[in-house]
Amino acid sequence: METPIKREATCEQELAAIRDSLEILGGKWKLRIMRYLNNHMDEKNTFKKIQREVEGISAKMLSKELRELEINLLVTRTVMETRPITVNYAMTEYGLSVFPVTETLVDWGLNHREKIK
Amino acid sequence: METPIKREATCEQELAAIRDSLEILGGKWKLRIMRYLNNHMDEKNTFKKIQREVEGISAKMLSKELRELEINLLVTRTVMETRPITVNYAMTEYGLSVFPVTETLVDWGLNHREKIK
DNA sequence: GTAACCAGTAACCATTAGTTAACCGATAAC
DNA sequence: GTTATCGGTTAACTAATGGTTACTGGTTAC
Repeated sequence: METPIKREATCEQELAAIRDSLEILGGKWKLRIMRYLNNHMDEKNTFKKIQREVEGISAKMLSKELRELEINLLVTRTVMETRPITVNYAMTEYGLSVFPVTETLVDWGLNHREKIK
Repeated sequence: METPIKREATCEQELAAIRDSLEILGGKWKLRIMRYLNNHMDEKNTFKKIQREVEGISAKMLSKELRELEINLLVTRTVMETRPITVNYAMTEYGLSVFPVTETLVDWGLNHREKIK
């Protein structure tokens, strides 16, 4: 995991950066999948296992989202020569850079739930 | 701005927290609007000014997103008795709690742009 | 032999998200 | 009197998201 470099940016550049981030990480599922993989890096994470634990996601969506994360080099896909064949998904080194994003969203969500209670 | 409290949570609770956050902050525009307001807290931020500076947003979307942010107590809407009438949008104290989220997304987006270059 | 598990894909449909353009009434500037 | 600005709304549309069901083909457990 690279150490984040503090940058100077104009408001315009900041808003463009948020747009860029959301293009890759936005939507209902990607950050949840990333968080799940982050929390289970020491295990094999098969398609079915991810689907069971990322609650509510359909096979179709999971398949699509994993493919997009793979294209953006955030996760790897490895076919395992087990019987029956399983497929292992894992975070890449680069995928780890998403951790602070999910972390702030977890914190905000937990805090918000407290607040509206 | 409340100081964030570190919490213990299971993976399941974390994923639910991300879902909650995205329900309120998700989509193409909300976090960009929040960031813009955060960067311009010392000014009056009228509808048209926000629309000019949050590049690409239509009046319809801005109107809808601001209404939803207002409902969730993240921004306030104040009609100003100027001629012509203007409307001022401002972050609430609670809205400030979103800052860490936009900050990590700005950092990630800037870093990502460097990386793919 | 039959049922279930694995990792998906394909087809179809419904809902949601977001865009574009026109328009509103009030006021002010030329 | 015409045009521009303010803060939006409305309608019509497309694109993206997401659900459901059925299906693949090989393997293993009953």
